[in-house]
Amino acid sequence: MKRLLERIDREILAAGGKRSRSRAVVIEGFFRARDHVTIDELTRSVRESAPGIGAVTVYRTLKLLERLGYAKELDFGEGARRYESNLSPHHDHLVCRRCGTVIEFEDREIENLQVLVTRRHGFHPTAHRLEIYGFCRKCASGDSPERFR
Amino acid sequence: MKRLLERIDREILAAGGKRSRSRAVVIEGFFRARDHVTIDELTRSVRESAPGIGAVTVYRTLKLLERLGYAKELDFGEGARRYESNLSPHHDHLVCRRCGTVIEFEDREIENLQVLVTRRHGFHPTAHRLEIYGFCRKCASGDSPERFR
DNA sequence: TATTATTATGATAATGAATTTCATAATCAT
DNA sequence: ATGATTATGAAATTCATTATCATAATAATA
Ligand SMILES: [Zn+2]
Ligand SMILES: [Zn+2]
Ligand SMILES: [Zn+2]
Ligand SMILES: [Zn+2]
Repeated sequence: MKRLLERIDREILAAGGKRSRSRAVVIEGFFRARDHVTIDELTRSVRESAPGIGAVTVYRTLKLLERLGYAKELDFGEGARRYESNLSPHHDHLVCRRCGTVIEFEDREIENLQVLVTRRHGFHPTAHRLEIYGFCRKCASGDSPERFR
Repeated sequence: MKRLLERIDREILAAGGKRSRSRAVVIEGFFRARDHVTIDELTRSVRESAPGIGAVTVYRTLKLLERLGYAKELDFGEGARRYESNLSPHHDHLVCRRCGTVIEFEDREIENLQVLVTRRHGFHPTAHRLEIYGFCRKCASGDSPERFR
């Protein structure tokens, strides 16, 4: 974690940016948070230890992390975007519509078939999003959900 | 088309709704329009023949069509949603980031693999979205785009 | 260290899509 | 026709996100 933060710091400096306490707090908070957080969730969490931090700084910092390749923007159709760290390899998502649980999966076969599809249409892919919505095991079985989103 | 409009009319009546001229114009305009339209695009198009129609009515009518199963809401991450008629079988989308062209495709193999993935996680799928973003043949080859979005 | 230039912050305002409100109009059943 | 109900459209509201801007923090320079 320390190494990561230092590396990001160096990249920001190299790009003409300056160090800032607020930003450091947000970045550390982001990597500590559970993945797939909204700006609002992250802002609240970060404010517990640093109450002065404005939501705008959280917005800006996540955009910055995205530009640097450390964060990915997600949209599960909830109105607000979510962000996840971009350190682990590519994956897609199963999203529970009841409790909000997000399960990550990776399927090489699906990825390969996507490439074939684009090839058939002379299309040059740069990114894709695959989300499967429904109910997780718990919610489908009738157990009460742990939380709502 | 006439048959379709009458069928929808009957379903609206059966559900306790009433006929309305504005709504009929919007519905017909929607099915005539090229697919994947935004509310704004559809509103403009519909207003050419019926200038008085409010954008709110277009919003409401598309939500209604969606509830009745005749329209699908799409989101290509452009800020505004798009809608397509839900008469043709399920398909997914290739979206050109340069000219906005949308290519529809259907791949049974990918669909099957998705089911297997959810099964592995005890997840009960109800819907999914798969979009591949990139550049269409024309845009990738350097030809000038036909239109921007 | 003092000075200067540049970048970052955070409160507030602005934006824009989507929804809600509400008075009026249209439609349907009696 | 009458009354009840639903639909309309203008305007207001909501909400996430972005822009503005005066101030603060940081880094480079003297
Ligand atoms: Zn669940
Ligand atoms: Zn993820
Ligand atoms: Zn194109
Ligand atoms: Zn389509």
